[in-house]
Amino acid sequence: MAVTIRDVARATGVHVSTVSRSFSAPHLVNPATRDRVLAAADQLGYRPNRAARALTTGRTMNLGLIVADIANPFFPPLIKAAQSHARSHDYHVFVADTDEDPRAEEELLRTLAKQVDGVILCSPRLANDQIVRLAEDVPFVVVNRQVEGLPWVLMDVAQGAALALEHLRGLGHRRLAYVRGPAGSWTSEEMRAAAEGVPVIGPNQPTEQGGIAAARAVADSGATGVLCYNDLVALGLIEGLADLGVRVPADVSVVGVDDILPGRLNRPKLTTVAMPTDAAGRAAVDLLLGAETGPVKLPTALIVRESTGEAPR
Amino acid sequence: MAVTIRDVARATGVHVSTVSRSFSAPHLVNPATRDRVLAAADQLGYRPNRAARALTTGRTMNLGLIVADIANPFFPPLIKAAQSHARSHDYHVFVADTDEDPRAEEELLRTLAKQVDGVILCSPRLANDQIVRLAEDVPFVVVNRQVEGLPWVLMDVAQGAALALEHLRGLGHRRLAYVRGPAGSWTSEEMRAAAEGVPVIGPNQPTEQGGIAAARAVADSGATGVLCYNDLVALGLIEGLADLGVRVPADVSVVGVDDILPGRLNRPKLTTVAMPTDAAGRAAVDLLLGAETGPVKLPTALIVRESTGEAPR
DNA sequence: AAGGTCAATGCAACCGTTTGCTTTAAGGAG
DNA sequence: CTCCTTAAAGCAAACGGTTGCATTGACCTT
Repeated sequence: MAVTIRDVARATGVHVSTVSRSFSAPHLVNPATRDRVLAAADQLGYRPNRAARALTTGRTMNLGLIVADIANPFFPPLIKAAQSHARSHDYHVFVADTDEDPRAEEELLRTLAKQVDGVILCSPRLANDQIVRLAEDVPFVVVNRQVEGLPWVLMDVAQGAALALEHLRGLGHRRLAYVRGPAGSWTSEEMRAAAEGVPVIGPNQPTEQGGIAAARAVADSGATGVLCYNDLVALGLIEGLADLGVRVPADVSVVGVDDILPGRLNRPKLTTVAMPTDAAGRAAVDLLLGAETGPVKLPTALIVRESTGEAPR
Repeated sequence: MAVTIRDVARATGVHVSTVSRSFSAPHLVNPATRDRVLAAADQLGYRPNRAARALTTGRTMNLGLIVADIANPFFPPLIKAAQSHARSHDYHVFVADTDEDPRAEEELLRTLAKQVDGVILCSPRLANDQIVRLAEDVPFVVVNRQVEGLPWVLMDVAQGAALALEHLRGLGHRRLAYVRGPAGSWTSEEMRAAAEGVPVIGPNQPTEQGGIAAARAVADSGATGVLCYNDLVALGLIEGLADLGVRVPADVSVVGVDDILPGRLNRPKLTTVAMPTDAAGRAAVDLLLGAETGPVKLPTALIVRESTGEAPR
């Protein structure tokens, strides 16, 4: 049915191995011959069969990318960057979604392990030791978590948190608060550590609802400068504060994290810590492909918009 | 290195073919034998090698999913649904991004064609006849476009547009307008056809900028009920109208399409036509896997929020 | 008791490429 | 002119499964 290496060999009058080498080891074949082979291949529309190639070489030229939730707006830019970068190296990318379920994550890793040359695991929900164990089966890069013994790519949220707090202090805020994320979130712990001495409110769901629910506690705390676990929480919080008659940024300044919203969509536009998702996607691929080694820590950036302002006097 | 079917055969004391059949044709092997095989396989951690299987059967158990832009918030829910549904049938999904470039789309299709059992092509940028030609190489499902001779999945945006206009008319609006999308957009044409007799404004970029740019024309038109090509345009329009001193919904009611925004993020919350992206993703997979036949047209739903209200008197 | 059926399993070819080894022939050294 | 080296190409064995066909018994039938 499909055009194989044999068809090309027949058309050119050479042996299949010569055709094979014309593609995968060009220096081993006479330039003139190679040109004839390539011309015939092109003319017949030959495309090497990746499955067959994978069988002999053991390399599939595929990567796996596992995220907790594809629809979470934080991930698509990362997926896009990773996919595009991988493709430029002739790799295809399987994208899989665990639905935030650690068991699904594990099963997925097991299934994928033998079918790909490497896996990018984003914001894993699995415990560290489990990850390390699974990493025996296949090269691994972890994004958004530091795992001993594995290469990882980190977006430096601690530094981002520090930036945000500095920004708030610079605006004269003296009473700060950190509205944290869910229990067990590695990122939330990082931020908390960076916000040393700042009162913590929560744990909270990493959603708008979580932010709304935290509004009362924030208002009661008397804080005027608030850092939130992520943008969704920040938006919920602003919403909840509004319901309590607290204005943002006049009464309270709020900073989010992730920059998942196109700037103009919301009122007030959110001051937030932008994550280098594109760079992270590319770095993860580079790590898998061996173009880079060792862990990567990428800087975040504070984007000041309208949800932060001078502290009220 | 890896555990193969032969290892399992040796461990069980049967021939490889029996092991193979224990997995792919269980009814052909004695239940007792099969149990022993399965137990040994499980114990050894055997996972069938998909590349090898693909080589003999010609089925890769992979699907390709091609979208114009992964980061466009319209797509991730569809990707998620398709991926999840495919996985429940033991298929893996390559996700690829064309960056809105028809040439990239074509090359991608060519490359992917031989490596997958089917391709889902979302909102293609390629011309119809090109698509039909490429479809000779691999089963194909087109989402968001009607292509003669190919199975397609459509989200019935025409019906959604009708719903929206009906809603506006029901609120007493007599002067309507349709803020259309870019030239050449199939979807935009569908909506325009559904909005027969309604003045058209544009073409416009399918972005917030496009909406902002259209504000003046909308205000000048005297329309009080406006249907927009998508949510981004609607948001831009609201923004642009605000700058002109026109209030939404007090002076003008605005309806978007896509429902890409979590409900509460924006003010006013947008009335919009929600697209059945999940269903579309699943349907596309079903079509490829033969679980369903013929074209699928999925209903859309109007979600009334705060950007529409009674016509001003 | 002989012949037939059928379930269960074994056998071996095949899928499309890669790759270590062998063969061929041409060119250079002595 | 013979021998050696080497570039180029051919040969054939993998890779890990699947599957049509052959073999083997056990169980029926009559």
